[in-house]
Amino acid sequence: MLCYNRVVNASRTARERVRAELTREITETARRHLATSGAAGLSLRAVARDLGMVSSAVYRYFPSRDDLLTALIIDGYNAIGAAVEKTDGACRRDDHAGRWLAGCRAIRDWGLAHPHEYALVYGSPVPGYRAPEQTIGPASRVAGVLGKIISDAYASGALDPPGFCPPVPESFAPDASGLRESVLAGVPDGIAARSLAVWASVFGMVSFELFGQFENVVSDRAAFFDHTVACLGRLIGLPASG
Amino acid sequence: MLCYNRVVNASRTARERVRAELTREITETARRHLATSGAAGLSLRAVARDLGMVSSAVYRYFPSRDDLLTALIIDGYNAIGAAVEKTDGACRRDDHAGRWLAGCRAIRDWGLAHPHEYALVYGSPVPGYRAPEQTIGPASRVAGVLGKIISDAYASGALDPPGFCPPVPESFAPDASGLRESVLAGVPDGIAARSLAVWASVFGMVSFELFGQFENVVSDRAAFFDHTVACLGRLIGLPASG
DNA sequence: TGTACATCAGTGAACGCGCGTTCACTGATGTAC
DNA sequence: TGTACATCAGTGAACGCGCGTTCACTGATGTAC
Repeated sequence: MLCYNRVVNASRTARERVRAELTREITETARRHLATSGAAGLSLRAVARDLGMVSSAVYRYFPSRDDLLTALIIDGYNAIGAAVEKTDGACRRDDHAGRWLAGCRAIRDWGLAHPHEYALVYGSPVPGYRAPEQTIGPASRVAGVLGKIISDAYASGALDPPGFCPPVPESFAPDASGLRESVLAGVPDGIAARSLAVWASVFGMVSFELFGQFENVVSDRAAFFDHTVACLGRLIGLPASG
Repeated sequence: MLCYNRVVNASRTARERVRAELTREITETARRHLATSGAAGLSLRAVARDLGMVSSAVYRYFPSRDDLLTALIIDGYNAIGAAVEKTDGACRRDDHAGRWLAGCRAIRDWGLAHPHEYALVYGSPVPGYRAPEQTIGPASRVAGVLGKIISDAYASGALDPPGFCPPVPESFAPDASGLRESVLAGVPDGIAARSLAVWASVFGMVSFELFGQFENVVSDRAAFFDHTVACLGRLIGLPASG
């Protein structure tokens, strides 16, 4: 009986393995197509052609073009999330400034290496496409890492924020509570607000670089990014890097 | 002879007025279409259909789809530039903090009012489209206003930047020179670097809001934006608003 | 182990649609004398 | 002011293309007894 079940499971996973492999090949090909056609122009038929399949065969794997897009978005969030997590994991836990710089660099590096996937997840939304709820989890991985760095620093008393910011608006209180429950455990409202601002700023920097706004304006973008990230870190109260 | 010329000019401008009017109607319709189809999906035929023209007639006004896109991009930059300029113009010249807040709000307000045009100019680039040089001038109008606010504040001695930022990387020196010649007259390297960072941060905030990253995270986005802009202003050394 | 049946992947044709761009053309409007 | 001519806007048909999705089908692979 046990042996019998094992046979059943083995063959089932054999079939499923082939299926998983082809699913992976489809998303991988679609990812490559993002570079030339963009998300809006992503074509099921073109992907199928590239794989030597007939277009209708793709429907065995993804019920529609939008589901393929969803898979790409989830993959994208997971990829950048994993990259940032891995980078942070390699840092000394108590070197908060170092973790902050490394984490932000990991965001930029991933963006530079995968500009079209970056645009897919952090760029303008695809018209007519509405991201389903499944994307929320993967989408918050990067914020999770940055938030952990900040809350770790706060918990260990290493945070020394400048006093020059105006008081946080009252309407932000519930948002701050939500953030404490998710990615910024134990952090006061003022730090939570600034963390959020700085989080948006870091992605603003990367987006401006990738989307061409720094053309003819900033030449050594890596050095400028590091400098900006250090300034933004000081704004939350992180110590100088070293 | 003079009279004759006047007749010629009058009739020429009559014809040209009709032409200008239809050109305007085409771009206006195309602008509306951005909302439903996005830049990548913008269709000359659909625009023509909406105007009751045959599709080939549009070619009398724009030699190709990409030229229509270029017109929309230039219009977009000019529209947001004019909005920010107008807002700044209504402020007391020496109220630098007030001008800063008002200018940033104008950016956000315009983005909220014209999300698809905002995405066209500040979002992910359209695949296969390369913006021509004509877009550079209009693109820098907003930066011009923000830069003027900062350089005015610096010139009047109203700038008191915090000392906690690391030294600016040497490689930034030529960029700072360039900025002084265009939008940040007379400002030292350190302020120029921070201005650029803050400029990207402000757009990062607006983009995150418009592109959905603040969904379920920030509820009162206007108040949060004001607070962030104030913090960023302090980072360049602008006084507290009042 | 062998056999009848069920599941599933992939095929190929079709539906109905939209796209950018070209081209020879018709009329209307403007120009030159 | 009138007339011959040139310019220009708009037409309608066509070219050649690609798209998402459906559907009845063929074979191969896996399942149950």
